[in-house]
Amino acid sequence: MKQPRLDERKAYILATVVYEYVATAEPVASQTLTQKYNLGVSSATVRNEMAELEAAGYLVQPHTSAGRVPSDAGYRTYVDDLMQPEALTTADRRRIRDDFKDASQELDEQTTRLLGKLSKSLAFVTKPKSEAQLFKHVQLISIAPRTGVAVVVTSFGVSAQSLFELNSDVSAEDLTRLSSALNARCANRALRDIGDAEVAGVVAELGLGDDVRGALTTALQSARASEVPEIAAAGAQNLLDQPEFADVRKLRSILRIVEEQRTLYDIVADAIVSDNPSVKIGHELGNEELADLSVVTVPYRFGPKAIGMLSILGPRRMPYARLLALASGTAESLSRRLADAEIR
Amino acid sequence: MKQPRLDERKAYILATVVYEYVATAEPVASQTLTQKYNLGVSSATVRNEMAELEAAGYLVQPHTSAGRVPSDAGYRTYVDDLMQPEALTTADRRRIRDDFKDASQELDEQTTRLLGKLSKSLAFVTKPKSEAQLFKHVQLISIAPRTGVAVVVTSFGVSAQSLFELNSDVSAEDLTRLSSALNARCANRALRDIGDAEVAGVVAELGLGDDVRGALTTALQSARASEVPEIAAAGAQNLLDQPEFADVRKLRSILRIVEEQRTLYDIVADAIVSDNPSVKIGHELGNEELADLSVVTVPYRFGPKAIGMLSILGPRRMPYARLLALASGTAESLSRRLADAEIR
DNA sequence: TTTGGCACTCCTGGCTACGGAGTGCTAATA
DNA sequence: TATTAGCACTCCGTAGCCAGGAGTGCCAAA
Repeated sequence: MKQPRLDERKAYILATVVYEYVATAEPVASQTLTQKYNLGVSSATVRNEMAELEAAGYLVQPHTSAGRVPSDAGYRTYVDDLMQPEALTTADRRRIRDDFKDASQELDEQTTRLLGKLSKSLAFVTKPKSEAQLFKHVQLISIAPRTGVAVVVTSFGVSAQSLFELNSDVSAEDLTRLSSALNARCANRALRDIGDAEVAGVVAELGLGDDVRGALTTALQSARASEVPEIAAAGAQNLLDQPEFADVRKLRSILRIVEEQRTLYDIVADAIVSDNPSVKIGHELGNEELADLSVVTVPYRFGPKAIGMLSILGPRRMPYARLLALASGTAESLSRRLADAEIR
Repeated sequence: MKQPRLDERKAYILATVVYEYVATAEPVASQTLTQKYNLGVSSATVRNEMAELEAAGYLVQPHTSAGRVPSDAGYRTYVDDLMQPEALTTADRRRIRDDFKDASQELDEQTTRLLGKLSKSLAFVTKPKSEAQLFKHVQLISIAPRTGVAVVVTSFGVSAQSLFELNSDVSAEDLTRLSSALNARCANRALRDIGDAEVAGVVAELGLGDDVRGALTTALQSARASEVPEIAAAGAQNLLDQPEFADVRKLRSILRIVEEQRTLYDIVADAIVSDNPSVKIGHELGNEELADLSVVTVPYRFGPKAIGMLSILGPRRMPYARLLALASGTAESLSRRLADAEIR
């Protein structure tokens, strides 16, 4: 902190500059402030104040004879100290409710699309972390001689299925007995805790072959999601409406990063640990290519535990309060929905 | 056809203009042609020929003192009559083979990403049409009292699973008997032919309740894909490298259309019917917003039947022969892969 | 039918001029 | 000491202009 605290007028001016710049995308002039917001002082006074805010690092001037624009630090204090939290509009609330009403297999993707539309920005959602899943049931289904399908059910629902082929004939009854034995032993344990040892034990107990064990192991492995969860994204075209993307090159780096996923995950990773809404502004994203963007991230839960994130990526000049409200509201609905659908 | 047939020299000039323009993105001048390709005539002669080609509708001039650019008709005759079919490069061939080596649940999405990368354009792939799927197996799995999961297996593999809850207790044995009965009656029939009547018959036979019937019906319904198959897309950011997208607005309409899916499907719909590779150029796409784009589409098969499409969308100025080779090669690998994975 | 030559058109980039927007500073004022 | 009116100054954006260049169309000759 360069300055322990902003006096009230400076704080108001900073907040107003952010507000106005978010609305217009034009550098904010001292006169604009005195005209549109009743400061009770002249534009000259505002100019002095703005010069001090710039010296303190909260504002920057694109060029000598231009108005002021918030810096990363300016946005940061706006978000932390100055802005009024917003509530969801009733229209948005209804929109979210309606969207969650019609169920779907791919809840995460549907949520991403919804958030993209509501925010008019690029939305992305991490799929549920596997650690939170409880193993519920496995079923080996014989489809044809020496061919079968393994289905794994977790507390989130069916989380994996895989085809397998065997080198020897195994009766449908044996497959059923194997399923039952594993279910009896492992039901309701954390999915991540069920390793090859459990499988091997059960298979050996029933005197079945290695190929059966392999099939089962593969099925459980694909049920445990990869360490970097998949990320669904939607709404990239919304960014094109923003003047900051008049230059195509900006967009290219973003699309590349979205396709890569890894960088996106790094951005939200610490928010999922802290289990709190997070706002990252410009350089805070730790990536030069994303330096004039911001990301709002809100966790969603399964029971008490945060298991994934809803994020909105847009120009740094974004309506933070509104987007936080949107993401929070959507995350809440998603969490409730997951809880309702839980397999107990 | 304005002209029954182009004489050899005109054809060569047209082909060269297309080739050169695809390579450079600059209008092609008469002198460029005489210098880079040995026509054996002077630039003045070429100018005369080009003027005639323009009068016949094969070329257009962006402005008076500029070189020539192919028109839709120019590209069309190039694609139909003039261009040399290309074979896959060994590098591309290896790339495709390697990519199909490591299996994946979402074969269609992986294929889309591969094609996007190879073509450096936007690739999209329609998911397999449901009509071609044969019903193989259904399994009702009891997970908890009054709760279960229904899994439907078709010749493509597991194609749907759905959670169900019952109002009355039904024993696990009854669920198994029900599964077996339906399997016995319907195995290897076309999925689309298995309607509510079959389900109702089997349920009644075993004396089970309406809620069981409902669960089963729902599961089968979600196995039958919707009439407009889902379309996976990848590689939009590749388009940004093309000079025709220096203007951001172009890109916006494309991204919107990709998100909508419906328009994309209309574009490939007739190709899937004719079961042949198809090239649509500019206005042939039937959409003003796409007028300076082209789409190359190739069907992929399951057995003898075309069940879906691989498409590449890019600027009209695209390397048609190369993209056709890429799409065909990828489609072939995908078809082979589907055949190998078939459940018989 | 082909071709060299040449005038003509249009695009492009660089240069200058100019009006407008907004600031910083100074000096006067409360 | 804080505020403010006034004014000079800086920089941007746009328009206009000019020169250079690219490429054509056409004519007349081979």
